[in-house]
Amino acid sequence: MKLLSKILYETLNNLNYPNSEIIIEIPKNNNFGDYSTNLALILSKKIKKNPINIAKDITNHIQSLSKKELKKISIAGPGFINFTFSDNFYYRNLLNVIDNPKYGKIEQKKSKTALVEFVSANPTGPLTVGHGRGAVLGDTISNILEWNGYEVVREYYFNNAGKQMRVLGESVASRYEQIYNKESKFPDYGYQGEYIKDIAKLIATKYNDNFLNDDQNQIFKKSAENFVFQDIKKTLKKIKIKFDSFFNEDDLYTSGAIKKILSNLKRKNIIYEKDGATWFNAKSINREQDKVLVKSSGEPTYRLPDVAYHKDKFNRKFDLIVDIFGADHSDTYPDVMALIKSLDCDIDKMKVIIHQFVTILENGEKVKMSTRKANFITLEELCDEVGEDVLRYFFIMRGANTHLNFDIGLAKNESDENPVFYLQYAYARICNILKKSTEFEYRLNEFDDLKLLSSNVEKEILRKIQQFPDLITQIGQVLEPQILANYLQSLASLFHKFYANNKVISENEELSFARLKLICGIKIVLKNGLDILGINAPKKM
RNA sequence: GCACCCGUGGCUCAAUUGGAUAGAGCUCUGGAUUUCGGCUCCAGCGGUUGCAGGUUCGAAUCCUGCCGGGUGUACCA
Repeated sequence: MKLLSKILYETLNNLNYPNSEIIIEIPKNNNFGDYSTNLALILSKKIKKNPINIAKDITNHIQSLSKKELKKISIAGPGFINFTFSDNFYYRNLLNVIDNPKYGKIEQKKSKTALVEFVSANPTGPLTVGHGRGAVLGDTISNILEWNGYEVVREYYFNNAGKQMRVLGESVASRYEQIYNKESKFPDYGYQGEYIKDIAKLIATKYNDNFLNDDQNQIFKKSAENFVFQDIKKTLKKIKIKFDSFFNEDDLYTSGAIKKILSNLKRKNIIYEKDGATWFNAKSINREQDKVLVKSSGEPTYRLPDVAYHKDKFNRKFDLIVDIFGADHSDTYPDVMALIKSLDCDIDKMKVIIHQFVTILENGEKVKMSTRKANFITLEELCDEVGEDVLRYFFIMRGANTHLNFDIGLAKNESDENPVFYLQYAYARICNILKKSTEFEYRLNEFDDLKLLSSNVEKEILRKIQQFPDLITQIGQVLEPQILANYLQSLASLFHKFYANNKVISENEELSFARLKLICGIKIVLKNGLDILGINAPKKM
């Protein structure tokens, strides 16, 4: 709430109160006004003065400014200051929304840049439901950053050289041999999914039995990688995710970045040699255990390229770096952060978002999953089952840090229990009314007096709409999309409530125009919110 | 064992990141609607926020200790 914080800052200045961070909130109870601040309570701690007296000083001063936007200021409870804005203020805001289809988007002259890394699954198999949560979170957070004036690079980091990929190649080779009835031992930890057989078949149709006695041939691994990556990209496309960049871990070796990191770490004295391996002295910075960076075999562990990769991100000079990981990484990223920091990177620029795992519920039963054993539901299957809108919404409607139950039955339910349909239905309804009103449209500009929007619901809607830009800013800072989902639900609910009790188009022309403007405003906000979530806003359902 | 995350009405979750009387939806009970889409709306039932302490004007939120669930804990990625 820029207007209010400006007024408050001025007031602090004029009254010679110490500068303080100003926190403006929307009270839960709307008897307390449109906005409130605990400023007096915070100041009272700092200057040891009764908060009520401070609040009185502040309100007296603001009243003396006689701002026409403010209707009412009051002091409540232990020293909260509550503000109510004039109806006119909200009417003007609505007119502004209608003129500005990108209402809520922050346009910056000089845009900041952000890198968001997500999914980053190695090409060993189809994306799972767990990847899906990270994928949708990452894409939605990217959208939110774009709405906050960032230029965003969506990046996918992968490794096609490790042990897992070797096992993948061996699994394919074995299936290939089985096609020709050759005695073939399937690797102990091999990938058992059907897609391995599909890849083997592809090789067989293309090259026949050319590689039958050559199970070490790179063709197996290469084909598998291509096949799986195609599949992953296809799935991502289905859920409307597009990456700007794919970063191959291998490049860090060929470019010499790994070696450079190692020598820098050595110079900083934070690694040491023991038993032929290179260790990170993690205990010295209060981590649980020292960790191996280079094995005695000379092969680095995954931590080292991770550090090199993040160093590379910092070298690319982004203003903000966001990592999105599943809970299985929660133990490893602090090491990477610590190492990065020791290499003089400003880790305040980096935000790590850890999401908990997804539990799929079908008929109330948990579905257990493992990629290697292949008894999983793939992300693509889930998407085909419930549709991309529902899929995306379900993955972000809960905070990343909670364990998510994905109830397939509920997701497929096209009724009131399903929050996606509730939202889209509100949008479709508005579009339908606007369609009916086309004969009014060309005269819409004749009326810009909105004073007939005077009922409680209408005013609540006006306030809700006014809050949208602040909401975008807030989410841009905390990076928690479920806040937007909740907001849209409550806006949709207000609209449905309004709709049930009021006719938009009636004989009263002036009222009709005012209400048409109101629903135009709702429509724009719903559309923008849905766009950020990557969900369709259908005109018809 | 240790580390991280979670615990909120019967169920699934919110709670503006420390704010005022803890809110929604589902279920259940009872109502509305010849209307611009009945995929909608209204009312009621339902709570000692896992338990016990502590911090302060103020705690679901922060600290400590238990209890219960999840994840991780390799010279695997």
